[in-house]
Amino acid sequence: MYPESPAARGEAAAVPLRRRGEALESAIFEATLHQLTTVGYARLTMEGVAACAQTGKAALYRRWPSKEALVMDALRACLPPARTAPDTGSLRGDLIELVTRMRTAMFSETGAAVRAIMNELDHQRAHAFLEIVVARVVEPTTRLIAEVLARGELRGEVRPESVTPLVTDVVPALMIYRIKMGCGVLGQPDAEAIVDEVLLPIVQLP
Amino acid sequence: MYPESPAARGEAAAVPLRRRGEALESAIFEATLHQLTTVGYARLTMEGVAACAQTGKAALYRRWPSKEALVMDALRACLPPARTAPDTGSLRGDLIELVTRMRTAMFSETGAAVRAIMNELDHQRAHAFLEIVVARVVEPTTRLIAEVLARGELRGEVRPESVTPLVTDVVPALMIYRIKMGCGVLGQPDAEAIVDEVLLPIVQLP
DNA sequence: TCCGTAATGAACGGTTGTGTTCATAATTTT
DNA sequence: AAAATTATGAACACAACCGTTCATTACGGA
Repeated sequence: MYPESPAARGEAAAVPLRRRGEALESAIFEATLHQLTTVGYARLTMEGVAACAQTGKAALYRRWPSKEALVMDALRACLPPARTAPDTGSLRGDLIELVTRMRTAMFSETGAAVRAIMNELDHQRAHAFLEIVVARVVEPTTRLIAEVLARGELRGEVRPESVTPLVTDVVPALMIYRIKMGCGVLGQPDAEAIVDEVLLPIVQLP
Repeated sequence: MYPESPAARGEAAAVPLRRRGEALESAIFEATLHQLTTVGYARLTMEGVAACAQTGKAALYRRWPSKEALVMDALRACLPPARTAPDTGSLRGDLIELVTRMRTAMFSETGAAVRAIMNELDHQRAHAFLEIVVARVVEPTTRLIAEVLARGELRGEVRPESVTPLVTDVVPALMIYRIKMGCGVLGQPDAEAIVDEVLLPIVQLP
């Protein structure tokens, strides 16, 4: 059915026909993120997730009482842990490394699912996700940017009063906007352009 | 029913009980924008728009074959015409006036509906709206910003190589992001902060 | 091997929404 | 005034989905 048959894999050991426990939950979480990305939270259905995970609705309802609970657990399980700020020796180097990482994260499957959720935060039905998005995505991002800028300040490269909440929002905002406007991967500015055209002019000492 | 009765308005002239033609279409467009804002495009239904406009589905289907066609016509009808760039005599003044206007537009009913559509451009079902959003919202905005910056350049206030497509995207991107993150009206940066903290440092000559 | 547990696929009653049709009534045009 | 047009509200068959239940089967552990 879903795992390959023993014959197909050429293995002597018996391979289970059914997933159970954590293996099934992983598949369900993966299907959940995929559905978030393709149809959004508004149109995500338990039936759709079950079909995508190649299981039955009953297996979902045994674990989660609602679509919201399922999506919340899927996000919790798949969001990456906090990262440390890069330290390349120069402000520009740090910023380019950081923006490159942000870019990679945004184009990952988890990143795409998070963007889908963020698109719906304006609506009542997705409001419950604001907290997790802020705590696990927005604030860690802001913190990393602020950390890099603080180190740059110690090196005498950053204008102290330039680091405001507005400024630390600029890069994620810009990247999300460009993705949304349909620029695609090829149309995305590279990390160097973002740093050199936007961020450095704002923060660096003349 | 929906228009007030003659007695309620104290008028001698007979007031129609039913809206027809353009009056009905205006009501339907208004209901459409309202539904976009409250439930989003994904969950907008013909039935919901009809109920909100206090009319019947048949009146909608007589005019529009689908939800997409209705929403497209509603946007076309309600998007404001192009504006001219402000000219206050200084770069900073122009930018503040422009950002103030953008802010007003974003918090208008039409603006909220456009933001709702923009949130869904990542998804296949709303992809048809990319063109109108770019042509009637994004490009006019970008053009105004570029115009103000060009005038600033003539005045010797703007660093010529600073005006890039990335830079002209910064302000709308930032405003949309802040709204989405639930800052609400009170948490929005005022136009002066956006101009002084973000845009001017990028573009102005030292 | 046996037993308890969990997965599977199907079915169910109920709700919501689609696109259509229709009888009636309101309104405009002739 | 009569005819034509359009709005209104209701109803319809169908599809999709919800949340639940169930019989059967697979699987892990004792």
